[in-house]
Amino acid sequence: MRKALGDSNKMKENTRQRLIDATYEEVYSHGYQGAALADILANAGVHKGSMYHFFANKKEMALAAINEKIAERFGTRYLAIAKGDRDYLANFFEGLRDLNQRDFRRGCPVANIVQEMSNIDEDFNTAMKEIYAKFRQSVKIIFDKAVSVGELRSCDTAKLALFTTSTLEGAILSAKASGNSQDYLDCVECLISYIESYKHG
Amino acid sequence: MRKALGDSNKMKENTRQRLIDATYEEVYSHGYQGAALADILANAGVHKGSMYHFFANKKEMALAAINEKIAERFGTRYLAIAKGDRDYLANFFEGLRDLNQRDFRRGCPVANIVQEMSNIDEDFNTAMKEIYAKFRQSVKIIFDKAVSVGELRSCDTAKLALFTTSTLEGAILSAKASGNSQDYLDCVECLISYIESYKHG
DNA sequence: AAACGATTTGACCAAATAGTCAAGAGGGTG
DNA sequence: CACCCTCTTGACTATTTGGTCAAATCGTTT
Repeated sequence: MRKALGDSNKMKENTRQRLIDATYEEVYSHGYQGAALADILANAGVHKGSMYHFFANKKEMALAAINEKIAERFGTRYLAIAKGDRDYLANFFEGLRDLNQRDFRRGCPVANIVQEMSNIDEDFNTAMKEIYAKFRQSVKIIFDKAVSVGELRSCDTAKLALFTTSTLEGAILSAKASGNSQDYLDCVECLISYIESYKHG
Repeated sequence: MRKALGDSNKMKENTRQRLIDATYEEVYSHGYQGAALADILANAGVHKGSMYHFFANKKEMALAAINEKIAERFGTRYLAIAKGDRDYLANFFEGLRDLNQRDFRRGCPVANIVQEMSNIDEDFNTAMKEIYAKFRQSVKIIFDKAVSVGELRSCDTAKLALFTTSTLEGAILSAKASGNSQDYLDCVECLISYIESYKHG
């Protein structure tokens, strides 16, 4: 029966998805090395043997979680702006200023894993390099669009995107270090005024 | 005998210092959670019981290492510039551009620990908050001096220092993520041009 | 030289860790 | 109904982890 098959697949996907979600949360909160498999399983409500049916080991599961959850996140957040047909900069700035999109206690999921794992494990290094490059690329696309509609003057948007993403990551870090989200906002305003210096031309 | 007493203290300090050094290196390379006590002891050439004579536990030793080694580092690097009597900005920029002062593979020791530990452990959170605040403060002092000798126009140096340190941390992160130190240099040039926009006035 | 405190040694321990596995449940298909 | 494949269960293991401790060592003081 089609319906029964569908349910079966849904259950399977459900278990796998619960593992992915719980792994992402645990890694985001405690880092990869600090993530306890037992806690992930408890939070997902999945038994150990079941987990090893879906993933070869902790590392593979974590990499899957990172790729799927972060790709999902960035896919919606930044690409949506580039999909529009104007107000690229304004929409981008609005997103930067929106504190609801940020969790300063835990910081940026990407930055956390880059800092912890890039120099420790080659597979993590590769994965994070890709994700971070995609982040920069999607910001560059926003700037390119902004140039194309005259919101920015023609400039090296790749470098501008690099500077923007770097500063953004630094701003989140500062707020995490100080425990003060105002630090993030102050940085963002400086960043925006820098970007706006490319407006007229 | 004075001499013998001196030697004894030196030996004691030697053991403790070797532990501090090895702990700092291990934590810098693998993070706190990834730092294996056994490796630290092996690298320091110190036995376990001996270590527990000097430190209550792994955490206390790591906190001591972080405080002593990073305080030492920042004490020399940034305070030295403020101690001079001119060319504050030029000296600061020169330091930023000097790649020899950076290890992009491992990133910034401060940022690494903030990212890993600030939301996990209250003692680490407190320690890193202090260190990061000192970092910002020492950069602010450089800018204040620059204002006082007319290298910068009068402005909110606290915010400028916040933006500068944040962007710097973000630049180091970007280079760590991409494995390309040029990314750091590009960010630094953007940052410098931003700071220089406060020159005339 | 005896006594003392500070340091070192290395064996030992309990807890936690990731990972294994054999047995079974459950639904889909012949 | 019996077979099969996917998925689940939970006990088990091997290893590593941070931490303990009693005995020995060493220099200093009396």
